[in-house]
Amino acid sequence: MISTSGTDVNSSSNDPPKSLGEEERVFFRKALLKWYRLNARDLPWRKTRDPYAILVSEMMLQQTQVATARDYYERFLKRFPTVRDLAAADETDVLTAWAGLGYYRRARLLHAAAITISEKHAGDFPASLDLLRALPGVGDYTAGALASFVFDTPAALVDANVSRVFARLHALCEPTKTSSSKKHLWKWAEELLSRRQPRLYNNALMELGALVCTPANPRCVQCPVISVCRAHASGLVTRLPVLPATIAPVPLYYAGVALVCGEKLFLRQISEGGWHAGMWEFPKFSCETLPTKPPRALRNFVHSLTPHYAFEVQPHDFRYSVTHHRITLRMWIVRVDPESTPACLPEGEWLTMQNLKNRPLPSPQKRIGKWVAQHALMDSLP
DNA sequence: TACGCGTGGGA
DNA sequence: TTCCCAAGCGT
Repeated sequence: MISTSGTDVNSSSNDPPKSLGEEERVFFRKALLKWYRLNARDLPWRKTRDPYAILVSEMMLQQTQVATARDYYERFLKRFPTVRDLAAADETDVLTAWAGLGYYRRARLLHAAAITISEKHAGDFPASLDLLRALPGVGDYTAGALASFVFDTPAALVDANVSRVFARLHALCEPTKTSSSKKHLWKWAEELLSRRQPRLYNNALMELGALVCTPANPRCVQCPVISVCRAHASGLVTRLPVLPATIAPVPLYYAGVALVCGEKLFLRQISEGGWHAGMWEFPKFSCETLPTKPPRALRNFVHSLTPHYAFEVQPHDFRYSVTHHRITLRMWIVRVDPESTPACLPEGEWLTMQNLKNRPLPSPQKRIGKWVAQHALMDSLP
């Protein structure tokens, strides 16, 4: 089911969007940089020129908001202070440090990039745009960000902020994700880039998108470049950028079980190929609809571990999303008799809450862990 | 090329 | 409550 968001911006003239003139460009750079000097946020990755720290921040910030990434950034660098520390780390430890941030492939790619830098570049950060672009997890945006933020070389970049600012600035009346739009956006990014201060300029451009030229309720009154904004001139600001059709969410249901044996909980590692591959979870089973009682597969699973157990009557629901899937996971607590020495399936382990901290758990599973600790491990909490 | 991949904050 | 969408990348 496809639904379109927003009404069409009727560009009856199919003229391609035009670049700013030279005078406008000069003004744009100057006004933007002046605004940034007065309004820049104090962000931890802006205080350093350590290439490795900036790489970590850029990987974390891919599709992730500043407020979310901030704490992870500090913790990650404490855990893996240098590129060699990260290169030498176990993937499980890297994933554990990343757990909760989402898009876990990024963690593996960052790990791979650290190994590449350590082994192929002898620990020295590659300085050319091409070599940066060749690092695992580094695409066009991140290569431009690293080149300009680390080395202050005049490399253009386009991210969601820049796309939005430029779509409005140039009154781009087609979705920013089309290949035609991307071409325009990168061309504009090259044309407008400050060759003198690429680092400051790129930061400023993204900051404008984050603080002023926001997706909803843009603060045009505060905008330093409103005088050259074509969307503002044509009253199109709230209708740009044009968003692509959105995919309707698909509901999914699972029944899960928190097996409690003394102070230990049964968790299993998620198999490769699907969501959260390689991370850990409480066993769960796919259902057609939201189950009102523990489904057979779940009961059989519990019984395969031990015949000495008892279901707690009241389940608890956890809701979360993975891309366009809306998931409801109904969790039952099952107490296992500690005297019965339950089995341990090859893909799972009985873990204490302390053990659990050293395993990578996706966010919903962390929430479940807290819930179980509160409801079923009261006696064993410190 | 279009799609899949997580999560949390704000409206 | 629900929806939107964010410092994208790899395949």
